[in-house]
Amino acid sequence: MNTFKKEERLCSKKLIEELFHNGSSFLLYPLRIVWLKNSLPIKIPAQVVINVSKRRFKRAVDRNLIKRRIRESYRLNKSENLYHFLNENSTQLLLGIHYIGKEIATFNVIDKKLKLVLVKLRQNCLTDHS
RNA sequence: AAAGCAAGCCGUUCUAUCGCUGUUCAUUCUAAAUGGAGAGAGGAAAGUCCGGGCAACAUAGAGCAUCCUGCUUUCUAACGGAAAGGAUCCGGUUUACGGAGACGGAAAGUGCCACAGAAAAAAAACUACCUUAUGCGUUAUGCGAAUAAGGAAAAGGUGAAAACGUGAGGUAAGAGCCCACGGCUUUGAAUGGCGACAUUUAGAGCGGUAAACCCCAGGAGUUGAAAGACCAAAUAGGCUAACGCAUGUAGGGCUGCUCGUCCGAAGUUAGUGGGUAGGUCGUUAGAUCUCUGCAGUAAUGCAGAGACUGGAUAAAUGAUAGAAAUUCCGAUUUAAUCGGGAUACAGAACCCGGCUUACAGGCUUGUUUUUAUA
Repeated sequence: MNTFKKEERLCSKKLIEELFHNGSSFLLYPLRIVWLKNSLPIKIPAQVVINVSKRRFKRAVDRNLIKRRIRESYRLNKSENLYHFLNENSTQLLLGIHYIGKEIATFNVIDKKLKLVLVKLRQNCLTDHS
């Protein structure tokens, strides 16, 4: 159901480079999203990479905590809010999520924001398509 | 009992739902998927400060430079770590005992010693002191002050430190100049100790600073798992063979042109070396941990028995909800109840041994003080 397997994560160096060079982005505090339509080698609607900068959070524990919260929220929301839509339009996405807040947000805040992000992402995809 | 100090140990738990990374078993035709079972961060995983394993490269031998270490003995794979001891300094009831640390050499040489002070090191004379000379005052072979030359570190005050301290002698005044006692350094001898060193004795001597250069003794090849080993798609290009083309063709170079001469395809198929993305190994069973016995003051060693799958790689070990535990605050206040908080420091990245630093709260042992009781 709400799985989050390795195929759904963005691991390839090449694709990551392509995403950050050519992708378009928008800001929805405390998240910054980079996205790019692309054809993937496997049958997965989207691959995602989550990033928390070392400059903002010096301790590894804090970075891990934020990453885990974002990942968990993405895992719970993706199939309902994103995969369904992508499958209908038969597109594949590369997705980068940066955390740019200065303090560690609670799960509730992150979850709410990520839902808004996915909604906005769908709108952007549609306008880009047309 | 409370508080302080020191050492050692522990460092939240359970349930539900949804996930993540390995392992193993079963099922389906391999691939993969599904299901079951079981495992999954630390005392510091941190800082990356020492040491070692491991790996690659380098390497005749010796020396210089550079860097590191620096009381002794022992332990250890090794260490800048540890244990036991020695000397020094500090505290103390000056016995006992406790604490501290870059603890070789200042008698190889060079340098430096702020401010203050006369002077900070082969000495030096500001005040005061002593002698001599000069002229002056006074009744005066004396006394007094002045000037000049010399003596003198004894007195003054300065300083972190003032030429070893105290006393007696000595002298014009003085000085380890001489003597007695004492302190320290160093050399020789004797005794004790594996040794650092201690005690006794004889001689020589007497500012500090080596975290200044330096001297002495010992040590160090360089780079780190992004080390290194292996497999290897697609695309492009390389090589080989066959077909194809050719009595060496199309085409190109030399030339102003011709002749001549030199080079010589494209394409198709098959094979192949290197190598990129990517993947596998390295990579987790080890100087391992626990218990017992023996040896040793101890660090530690030896013997026996038992135990043990974290292994990620844009980087797993989680999220949410509820309950419990510990503790703090407030209220009602005998106990207890209710409400509200807090639960630290911190996340493996090849692996070990140390060191250092961070840390809510709790436990144990020792010790000191205070109070209460006997």
